[in-house]
Amino acid sequence: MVAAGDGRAALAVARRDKPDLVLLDLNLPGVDGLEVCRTIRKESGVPIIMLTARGDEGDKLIGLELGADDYITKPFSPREVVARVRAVLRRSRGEPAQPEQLSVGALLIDHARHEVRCHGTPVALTPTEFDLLLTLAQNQGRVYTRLQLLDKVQGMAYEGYERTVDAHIKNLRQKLEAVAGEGACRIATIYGVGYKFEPDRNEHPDT
Amino acid sequence: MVAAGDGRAALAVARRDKPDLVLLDLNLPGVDGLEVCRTIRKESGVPIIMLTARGDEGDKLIGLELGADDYITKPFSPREVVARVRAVLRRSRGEPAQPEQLSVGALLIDHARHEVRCHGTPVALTPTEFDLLLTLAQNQGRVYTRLQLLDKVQGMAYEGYERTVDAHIKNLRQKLEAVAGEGACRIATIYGVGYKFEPDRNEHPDT
DNA sequence: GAGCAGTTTGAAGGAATTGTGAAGAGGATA
DNA sequence: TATCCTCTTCACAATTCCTTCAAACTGCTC
Repeated sequence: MVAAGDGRAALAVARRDKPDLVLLDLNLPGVDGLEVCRTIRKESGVPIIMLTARGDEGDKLIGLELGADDYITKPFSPREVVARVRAVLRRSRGEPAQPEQLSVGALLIDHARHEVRCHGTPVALTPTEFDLLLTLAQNQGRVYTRLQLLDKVQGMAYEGYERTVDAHIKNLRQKLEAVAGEGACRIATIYGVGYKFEPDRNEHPDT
Repeated sequence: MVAAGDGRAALAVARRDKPDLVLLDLNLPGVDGLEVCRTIRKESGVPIIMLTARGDEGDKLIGLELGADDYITKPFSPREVVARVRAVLRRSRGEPAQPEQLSVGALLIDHARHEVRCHGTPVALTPTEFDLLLTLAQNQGRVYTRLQLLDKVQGMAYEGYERTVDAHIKNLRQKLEAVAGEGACRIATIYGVGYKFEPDRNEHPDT
């Protein structure tokens, strides 16, 4: 593990040490944090987690668009940082492009059968809902903006009402909770950003 | 896939492209077909299927002795060719041979007899309907798109009206329900995706 | 707590997909 | 050749799904 005090140093270190993951503070002095993010992403596929002061909503959005894998808002607990890092690393390492089956929590998403089960009970989903759930679940913990989700589900260059996603998310939550029980749906709303699939809450105490 | 107009060309192509399978017409101009067969077999273990005019029993014997893997007599239907090619490829890849009979629920699909029974009652199906049912039933629960089904049934990259499948599925359902009773047909529609054979309820969903 | 921005929700029209019956083309059979 | 059977295609009906909107609600900042 290495640390860099400003943007320029961070870039140099990233280039030299080829880290497994980059924890990027957006308030770095010197080069702008977003610029660092963009540059690193241009040069490698290393996972990036952004740290940002509360309220930099714009930065969050831009950061995610630039390819950051997750972001954490100050103030954050060390525990939370560790959990996020773990999740991102796990994601970046394994998992072939599209496993036949994806098992997350009580959910079992079977791509070949185009079927979703919760605790073994089948949940009837529409094509869009299925794709949405698959996208979110494949990258637990990762936040997707509405546009990203639209792209994933509708296929690129979609030009439509961004809020359409909301409607699908609503239906998805409704259907899942009808089977799994109230509050069992782990699709979380990230205010001002988008949606994400809540990872297992083994670690998530103080904030 | 490549084609060659005469024996000499066939040999050249076979050497260069290392095909997965050779369909060899014995009536090729130029080099004698049997000679081509012998030469190819000497040089590689690629599966060979021979096509021949009716009645050349002598050729048939010689061909098989020379190492041809199968033998098809003219006139033949595209369907038959596809089926034989599939069988030979499957064999050459070491996949298990297809079971003679497939029993799913009340259905008994007899591959050898090309016959389907429901609760013991024979169901008269057309070749296409039979292939469709077989394909779906062989992989219970798995969803097939219309294109996949067309490929499986018609062979090759079929370019036609995708919804032809719908018509066959309709007829298939009709015939099966006429025997098994209303709602007994387990061919399910997956909206926006395709069709699948509904697995038994008491079976485990995993595969 | 007020004000603002973002989100949830229910309803409804429109779009897309599938079911169905019928007609024609082509091939096999007698 | 006449007839039968099968496959394909088409048009329209039936069904399901998607998008959009407005109103109610929630979270965030000051």
